[in-house]
Amino acid sequence: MDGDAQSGGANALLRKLQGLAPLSAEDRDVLMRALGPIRTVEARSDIVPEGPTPGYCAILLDGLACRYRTLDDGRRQIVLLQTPGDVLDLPGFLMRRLDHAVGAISRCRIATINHDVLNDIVARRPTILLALWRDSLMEAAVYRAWLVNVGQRSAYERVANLLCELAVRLRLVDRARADSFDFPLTQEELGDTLGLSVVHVNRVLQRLRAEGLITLKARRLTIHDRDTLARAGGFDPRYLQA
Amino acid sequence: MDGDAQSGGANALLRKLQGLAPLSAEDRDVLMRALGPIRTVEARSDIVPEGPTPGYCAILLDGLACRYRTLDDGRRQIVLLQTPGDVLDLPGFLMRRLDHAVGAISRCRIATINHDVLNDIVARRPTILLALWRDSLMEAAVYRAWLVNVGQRSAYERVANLLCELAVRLRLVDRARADSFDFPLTQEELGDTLGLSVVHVNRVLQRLRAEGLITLKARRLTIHDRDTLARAGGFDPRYLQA
DNA sequence: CGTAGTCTTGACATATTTCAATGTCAGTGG
DNA sequence: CCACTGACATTGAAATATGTCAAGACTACG
Repeated sequence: MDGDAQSGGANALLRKLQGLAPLSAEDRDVLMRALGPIRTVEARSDIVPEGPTPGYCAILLDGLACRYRTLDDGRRQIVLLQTPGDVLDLPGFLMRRLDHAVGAISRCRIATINHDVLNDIVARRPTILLALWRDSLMEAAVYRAWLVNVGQRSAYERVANLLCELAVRLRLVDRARADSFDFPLTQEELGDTLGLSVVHVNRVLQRLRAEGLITLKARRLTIHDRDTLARAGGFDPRYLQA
Repeated sequence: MDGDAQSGGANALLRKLQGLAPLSAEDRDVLMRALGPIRTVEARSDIVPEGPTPGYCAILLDGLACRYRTLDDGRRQIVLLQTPGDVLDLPGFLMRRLDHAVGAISRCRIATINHDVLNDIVARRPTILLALWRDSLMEAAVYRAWLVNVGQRSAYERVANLLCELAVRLRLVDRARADSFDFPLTQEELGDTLGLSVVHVNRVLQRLRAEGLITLKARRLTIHDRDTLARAGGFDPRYLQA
């Protein structure tokens, strides 16, 4: 425990849900009061394990997290990156078990909300329910975009595309200046999200740097030419809009 | 128009939703009466176009359909296969625009339900809403599984995995005998769903045949050794269970 | 100052794609 | 009834993107 939900990050949740359905003042109030104590999770550790679900949901207030699945032989696929405001295990609220784990990429601040509290909210506050349902559908849209990325695009395109998506999503929750943001992902993690080897990710990044499209240094990414990068990755941000 | 919702296929919808939440007799009744007239769509034509959403949802009663996205240069990714009982454009009900199109793989029977009717149902029948929300989450689970498949597995594993998934999903809606079912997918379409070239899909299928794992002839697939195929594809069906 | 994690580089191996030709089969129209 | 057509499947050879292996360099941190 190291803070309470009123501080900074919780607004990311409100902001996000508000973009998905018109929350009333009371809706917002109910949500804020439902949030439990906040904990901090270190980078590279698990936030939610795979398997049977615990009795609460975790909400990311600050930091970068990911959903991932590991195969028996050690191969790993990161299937989604999560930004502040995301509910990390909404599936766990409605389904019996989770088919993947959620891990912290950077140090993360996490709030929780008990399932029974959430149940209550969802029963009484249709607008909040609508926002959460829509959120599930937005997440699905990101999965589809990633499937297109990994299934059809070259390594170079994939990396470019992912960087564009991250930039947009982080801007949406105020975690990015115009074209520069913290980038805690290891090249290995990038490979795991794009279905590429570390070595190849490295070479692609070099190329993007050589072309003057990006700077990536000391865990901070700057995009120098947004349009060119978007074209390079065939990135079309419309799927990120409600 | 060529039938009414009472005939065969509509039960696939009920069966499916019933597996996701305990529908009452009245729930089921409300649903059945909400379904509009049925139309048939020819194989290889679009059921729902990409872009702004129409005022209704399409429900697949019979046949095989897919969500797909086409890139400017013609590359195409099929991001989901849909089986009878699936709502083909639930996202269209809650979101302004669709980021992908829905097409028919085989000839399909489609029922529709108007958005305002659905709105009404969802407002009055919390169990139905729950089932639909869960359905969205199940769909997301399939996306994740596919992402793992395309991102981490070899061509051979991918094909094996997909065949296993299809078998399970078709059995769930009674469209497959124990290990044999109609398989209307072209090798090109298989490639588009797995991120592989037609030629390579062909070679992998040959291999699966040579190994005695499957027979695929005249648009019908038979799986001879379920366990071995599942092992070959690293297939774990748990993500398909509610 | 050493250590561990990460990044970078080069050489080499290989899975998969591309290209292009051929084969098969069902349907169609003369 | 047969020839023709178009969609789909199959095959081989060559090209290439990406992976693997292995070593060295950087950086952060204790």
